[in-house]
Amino acid sequence: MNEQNEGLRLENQTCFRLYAAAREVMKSYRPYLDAIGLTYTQYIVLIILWEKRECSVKTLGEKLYLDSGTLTPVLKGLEAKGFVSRRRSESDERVVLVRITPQGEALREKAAGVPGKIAACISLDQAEAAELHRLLYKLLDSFKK
Amino acid sequence: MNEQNEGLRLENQTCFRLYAAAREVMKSYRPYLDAIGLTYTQYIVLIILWEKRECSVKTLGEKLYLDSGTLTPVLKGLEAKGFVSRRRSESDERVVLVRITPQGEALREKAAGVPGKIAACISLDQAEAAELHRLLYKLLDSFKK
DNA sequence: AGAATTTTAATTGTATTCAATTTAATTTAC
DNA sequence: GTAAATTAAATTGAATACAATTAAAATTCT
Repeated sequence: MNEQNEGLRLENQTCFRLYAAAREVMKSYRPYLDAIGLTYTQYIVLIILWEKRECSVKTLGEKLYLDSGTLTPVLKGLEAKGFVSRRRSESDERVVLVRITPQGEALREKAAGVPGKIAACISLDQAEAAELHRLLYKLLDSFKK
Repeated sequence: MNEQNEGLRLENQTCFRLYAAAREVMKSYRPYLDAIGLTYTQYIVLIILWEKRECSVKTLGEKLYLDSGTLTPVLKGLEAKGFVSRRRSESDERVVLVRITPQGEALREKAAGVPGKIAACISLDQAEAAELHRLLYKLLDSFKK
């Protein structure tokens, strides 16, 4: 098999492993997020809002690497459940500000145990997890803008 | 901020970086795959078939970490484009065998340059890429079965 | 000021992804 | 040998993702 075809083998494709690993990890979230009535996308939106309280759709998108095409329906879902409110900014009517509600704030405690449970599912030791964290940061950073 | 909340911060979540990095990398495939008329999912199915020529849906699913709910429509799409054929196994009628066609085989040459182009987009050096490859293998492996 | 450009969300359409169910075929147990 | 259990795909339904377009508001340029 020549070099060209060697690159086309699945075992050699880090991108494929990234894609597959990401989906497997997402799947492992489901039981814990189901228990608190959230999808993964809703969960990461709330992670931002638990810290920042209020945030524009644009800023959410930058932090989560998602666009309004994905976020708008997710935010509507969170609003329908009463976990966030949405309103136009007074100073710039183009901007929609998303704010955590008291009910959304209350979810924070229930979610606090999730990261630990996921970490327990993952087979990497501390040093490996830290290195993966660093490598993914470097990879992600290169895609910014 | 206490330890519980520290775990809930986005910057500390390797899972989020994995999820975001995987999507960014997938996006970088698009121009190259668009040029040969494939989606990423179709592309990875063909990667298997370029090597194995014929494969059951079940085996494809095990290799790609996908189930028939995802694969069936993708395989129908590839069949509609003439890149694969599908038939029931004679020895076990439950099994659907997917086979590469000559047109599908012909795509292999066009796809041969894709991995190199993606690698060029990625900001990791050789050693880092190898380490990421290894860590993702370990992570993925722990989800098998 | 007023036109052209840019920015921000929402909308639309396509393709995934996955859980849950269904159907048909095969294997296992009794 | 047949009923029960298992297996492999397909189907259905919900939730993402993302490109492309649209609409409204703000900014820039002259």
